[in-house]
Amino acid sequence: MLMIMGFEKDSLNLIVPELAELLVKRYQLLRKIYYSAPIGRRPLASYFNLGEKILRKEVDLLREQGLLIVDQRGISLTPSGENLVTDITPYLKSLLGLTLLEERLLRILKVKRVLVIPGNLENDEVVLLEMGRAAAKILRELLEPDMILAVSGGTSCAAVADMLSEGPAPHGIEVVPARGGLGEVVDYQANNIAARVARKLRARYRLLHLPDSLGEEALQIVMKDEKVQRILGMINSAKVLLHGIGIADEMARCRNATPEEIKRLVHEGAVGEVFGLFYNAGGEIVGSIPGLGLYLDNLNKHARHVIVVAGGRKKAEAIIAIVGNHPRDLLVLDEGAARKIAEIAGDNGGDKAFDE
Amino acid sequence: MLMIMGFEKDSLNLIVPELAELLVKRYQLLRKIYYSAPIGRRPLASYFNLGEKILRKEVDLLREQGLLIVDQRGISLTPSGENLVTDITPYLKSLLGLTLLEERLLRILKVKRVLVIPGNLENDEVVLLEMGRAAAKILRELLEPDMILAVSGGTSCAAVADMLSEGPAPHGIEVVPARGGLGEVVDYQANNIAARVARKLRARYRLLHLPDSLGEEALQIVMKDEKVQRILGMINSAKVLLHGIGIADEMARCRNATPEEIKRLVHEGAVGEVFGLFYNAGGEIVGSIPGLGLYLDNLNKHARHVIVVAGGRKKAEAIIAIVGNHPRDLLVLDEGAARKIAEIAGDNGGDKAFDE
DNA sequence: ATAAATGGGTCTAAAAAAGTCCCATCTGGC
DNA sequence: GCCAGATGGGACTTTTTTAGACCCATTTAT
Repeated sequence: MLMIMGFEKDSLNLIVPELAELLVKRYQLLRKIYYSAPIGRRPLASYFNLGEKILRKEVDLLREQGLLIVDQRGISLTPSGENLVTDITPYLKSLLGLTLLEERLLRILKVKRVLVIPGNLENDEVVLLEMGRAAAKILRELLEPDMILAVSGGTSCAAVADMLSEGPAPHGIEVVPARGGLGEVVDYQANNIAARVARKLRARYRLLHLPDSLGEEALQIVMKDEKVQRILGMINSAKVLLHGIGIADEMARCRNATPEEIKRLVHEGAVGEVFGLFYNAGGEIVGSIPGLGLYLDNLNKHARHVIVVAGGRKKAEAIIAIVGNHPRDLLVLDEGAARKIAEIAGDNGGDKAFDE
Repeated sequence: MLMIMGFEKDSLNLIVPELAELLVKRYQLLRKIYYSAPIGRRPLASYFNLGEKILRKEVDLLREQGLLIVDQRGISLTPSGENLVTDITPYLKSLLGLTLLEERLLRILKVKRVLVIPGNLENDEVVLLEMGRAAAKILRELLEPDMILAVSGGTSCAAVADMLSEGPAPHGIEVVPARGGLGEVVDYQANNIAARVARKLRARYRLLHLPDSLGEEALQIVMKDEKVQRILGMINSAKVLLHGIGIADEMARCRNATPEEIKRLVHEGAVGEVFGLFYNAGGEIVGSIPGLGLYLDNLNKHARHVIVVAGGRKKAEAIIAIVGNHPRDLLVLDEGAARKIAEIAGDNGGDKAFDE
């Protein structure tokens, strides 16, 4: 049974304006439970900053609908609840105007495909997992035998690694980190993520040990090492690239850059960072992690598929700078970043936001 | 923008179960205002048996949505409100399962096309007008030059006449009453309806003066009259038939049938009546208005289009008896009758009912 | 001109919602 | 096999929302 949807989105919102709010609230709830089941009533309430009773009412309603079960261990989704949370997603996206937003971003940015995940990563950490799941699913579909897959660090790529389904991939795939060890939490380092992705894919992986703390000369020496050279070569010939996007000043501060280096980056208008390279709003490289130089500059030329995962309103400028000026194949972002990008581009849809 | 609807109907109902109730309530409200504008707050409240405040809340909400305007004369629909009430109808029908119900009735009955109007005629008189409007619209599309259109009496056909749009129809059309004057209110007599339909179509019409109160012999004499004979001939050669359906015992009691005649009809199992002919559940003619005999028996053979309009749960059996055994081209009924028919046929969808 | 109907405002009563606690029970770690 | 901690369910109170019943100034149709 097929029906034209477009007009009903608006019509339904007109005649039942509370629909969007109700739908979004319960969708968020189901989605959170999906990722955290079994979870107690109180942790759930505090997660959404809701009163205990108000959440209980929702849970009772959804339980009566057969969407979730609640037992002594906590609240979990029933099978039909799990089906629903995926089934309803395209409708929700249409209702919230995210489908239109995706089309808008296709025009604004230089990207072949866009996926906007409902919600705001800054308010709802489940959104990050959803982004990871979406990117991971597409990543798997891209894999072919003997491909080299280069991954960057950061929370976004970590989420992709976490949500990647376990199971064998085509033969001969190798996963490499696109950068050496950074001064971050180990879970978000490129090395670690490469290893996790490889484990999920049952593929090989290489590690690149280039701590940022190394001095310029030491770095030059290490980079002449045969092993390091081979991995650098692999990175540059990677067929699939998966990377997040950093906010320039955050990254510069996080990595031990000198104060004058930071000052210079600011002066040059750096807004975004990828693989240790800093970009200004025009998409030009205006700096890099000390010592590494621009050895990654020609990554895009060899890569066949470039996947970007990034979320949060504050990353909008960085996304525009990078994805707006350099062609990418897939961009997975959250609603927060997507709306902000559309706002900046002066092309916002005026739709109501999903998040509070 | 196209989307698959089927599953969303159920999915939306699952995750936002209050949607159906809200939608139906406001749809009913808009529909009533559409037909009664401008109408005051108090008459509206009493029409729906609602408290004054509770209705005011709904009206305020719909006003804020820009669907209706309220001024000193009362409440009316805005243009977008009028558009909405028609735009949302197919969605509402799908949500309530009426689209499925229509398909089910196609299988149960011998009819080419079915239209189920949301609501129950017995609780909401606006439903009758909606039925009339739907039938009238299709009737107009069927008209061709020099056609003879025969109409029956009753409230349903009267509604069709009322809702028929005013404007010229193809040339040479003639409207005739399918039966003589009955002992009913003048507005519901076939003669009167034929005249009103003709006026709307700017077509010619003939009247047939055969009061039921006439005795058997007098009737026989009148029927030999040349004029009467010609009209009877026209009726029998009508290309388009529009008729309602009567409930057997109501009709028998209403028309002055003798007690023994009523007894005989009951004994024969008469359940439905059309054009003065009584049908049992098997669709066989078991009686007729005295004197007229079966002169209309072969109506169907000449008619090219037969339209039936009938509503109300209590007419379900009659509809089954007649439309279930004699081929019709179009059946316009209300949700009440449609659901009852499906129940009787043991094939009910189990959907929630539109009406309270 | 006038009488009836209109929407809007207000006061009050009732009901529903939400916050806050407690408790029996079960789970999971050890 | 035990114990600490978390689980959902229930009960009570406070708050908020809702709904009912008026009255009133204005306007409209007669």
